[in-house]
Amino acid sequence: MANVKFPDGKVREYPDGTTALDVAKSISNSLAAKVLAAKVNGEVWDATRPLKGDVDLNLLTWDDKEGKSTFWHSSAHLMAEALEGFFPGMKFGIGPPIENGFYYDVDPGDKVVSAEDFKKIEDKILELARKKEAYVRSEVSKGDAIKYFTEKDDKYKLDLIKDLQDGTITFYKQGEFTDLCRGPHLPNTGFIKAVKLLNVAGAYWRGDEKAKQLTRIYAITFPDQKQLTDYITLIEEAKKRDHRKLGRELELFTFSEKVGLGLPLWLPKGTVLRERLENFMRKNQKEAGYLQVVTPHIGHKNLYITSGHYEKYGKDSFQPIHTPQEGEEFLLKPMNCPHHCEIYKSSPRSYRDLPLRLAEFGTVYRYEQSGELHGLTRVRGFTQDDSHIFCQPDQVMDEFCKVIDLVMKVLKTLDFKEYTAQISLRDKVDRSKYIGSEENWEKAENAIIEAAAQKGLKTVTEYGEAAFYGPKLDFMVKDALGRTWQLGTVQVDYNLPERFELEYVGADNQKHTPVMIHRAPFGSLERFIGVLLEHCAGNLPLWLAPDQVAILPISDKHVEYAENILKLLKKCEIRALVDTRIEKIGRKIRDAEMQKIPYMLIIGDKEMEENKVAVRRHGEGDKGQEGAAEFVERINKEIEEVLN
RNA sequence: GCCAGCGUAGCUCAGCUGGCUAGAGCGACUGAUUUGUAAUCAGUAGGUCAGGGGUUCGAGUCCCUUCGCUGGCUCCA
Repeated sequence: MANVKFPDGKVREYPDGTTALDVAKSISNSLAAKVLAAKVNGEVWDATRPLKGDVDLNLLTWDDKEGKSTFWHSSAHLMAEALEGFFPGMKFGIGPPIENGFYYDVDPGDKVVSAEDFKKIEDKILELARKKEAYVRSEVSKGDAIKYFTEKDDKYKLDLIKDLQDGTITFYKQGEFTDLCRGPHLPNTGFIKAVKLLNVAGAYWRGDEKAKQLTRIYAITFPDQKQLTDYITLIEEAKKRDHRKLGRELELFTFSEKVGLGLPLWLPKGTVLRERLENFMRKNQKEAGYLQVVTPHIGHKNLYITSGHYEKYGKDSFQPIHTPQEGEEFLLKPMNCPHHCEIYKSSPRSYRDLPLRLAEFGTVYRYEQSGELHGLTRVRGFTQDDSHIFCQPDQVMDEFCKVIDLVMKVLKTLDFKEYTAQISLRDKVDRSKYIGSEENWEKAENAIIEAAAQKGLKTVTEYGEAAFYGPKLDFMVKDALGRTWQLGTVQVDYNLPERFELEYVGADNQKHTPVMIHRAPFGSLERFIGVLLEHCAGNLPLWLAPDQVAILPISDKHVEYAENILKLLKKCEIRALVDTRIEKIGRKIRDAEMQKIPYMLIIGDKEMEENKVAVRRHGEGDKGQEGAAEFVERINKEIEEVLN
């Protein structure tokens, strides 16, 4: 007999050899029908695998993250089986579950898998699913595993087996398809009721650019058709809030082939939006003791040799600009820090001057591979809300924490509730990518870890994500389609101050090297605006909207009064416009709604007589009449409440 | 950069397996309409079908190539 302990603490006895599925059945058949896998002593198992001894058992269903991944992992095997039917001799790489669905990397030989094949593959998957074939687990020796895949001539699986230890290798077989797999899997294929292949993409085997490129097929499955329909609707909704689409519709920015790829052109309305964000940051930085500076867009090659950028990225960046007479070389600046270091050096510094916080909305240019460019979120020219804080070593923690506060204020003000703070450290193995001493790196890494802990941030740690000169704390936010982007960033740097031979005179009258903190709460204005647009679906908050108020006179005779209201609003620094077209009011309202203008003021006879405005709020509708002065006061208050 | 797909008017899209002079809606422009909470009516202009080359009696449609866009991969100061 075996004691099974449930998550609620209850313990029940079962005979030896009982499976998780048996346990579920003993509770209720409806539960058993939903069980996809089980967590046994903290490890995810097949629900059909016999339990051994006393265990902690947690039955996993679609509502559990592990339940879903098991579901999708099993779906990947089923898709592989379907694919093999259509593409005999196809070789298989890996087929893992991901956040939304799963993929399988395959090598179709000289054939091509394209979206045209999706329908038949989907149909085949469902056909196979209906057979309710069991996923059968078997433990195999390394020798047998190699033998099987040698016969099948699948070099990718053999490559995987090579790194596995004998005695730990398992196969799973469903229907006619056997795969090397750790598991776990669904009891049978019948759970898979709906499937959609999403797209095909190239993917290098084992993520190595030099290795062969395989075909990655993305797909998603569900336990019922409705969930799939809902998912597709969700994707379509997400596409509507794509910032590239919104940028065009709201006339914020554009791109031109002639200007060059990845180089956004900001239209008047988009520029207003940028200015609002910049002013917001300026105000907060001024209060926090930052000093604004301006530096040029290019810098001498020697500057970047000193900083280390040239050696590290010289070949992979925009190539140098040569002066016609002197033969000097200048580079478009990829970062502002070298320039700021030179500002620091422009005058001798005392410990009394520190921390020195130099801030600049600095436009930088980075060469990105053409395939990487994406709307505003990945561009070749962008403006950072950059700053470099030069401080004494014992000021690092305090300064770092203040910066975290500023980043959090930005996220809070713009209503970003879901973000991740990522501690980006060096690669654990490959240290060749980084400059500076082991000692400095350790100091910097520890400073970040400690500051994040002190601020109570929820963090994830990623190795290999550090900048080449120092570790980072990156604030990651998702776009409409679930892609993660880095927005704000804070970095501790002991290296550049040494390279630039920065120093200050301490209280001890000795020379010391300052520590540098790089930080950009927005990250870049471009990416921030891109993600912000998707976050709010283009419904910008009142304080950021390029046009805050549209004044809509009902007919010609109301225009003069409307113009007076406009004057009043402009005097109060409210961004407003009058729609003087001879159109029905319904049309004017519709156009203003489509432009997502936060407030509309409808002006007709009634308003003129009573010296009022009829207020309509975007997305909400008619709010009734109000005096113009009261309206101004109210919306100014609305703005202040957000910004303070 | 790599793999796959896409590229028709300012925008969104029709144009079947090659066959008259390439269409529609929105937008723009002109005129009429003076209007009460999400589209007034009519007319006009607007296209080297991304660029180049080829196959064919004939190419928006088929092939090659360059550019751009999309989705991934790799990269990312």
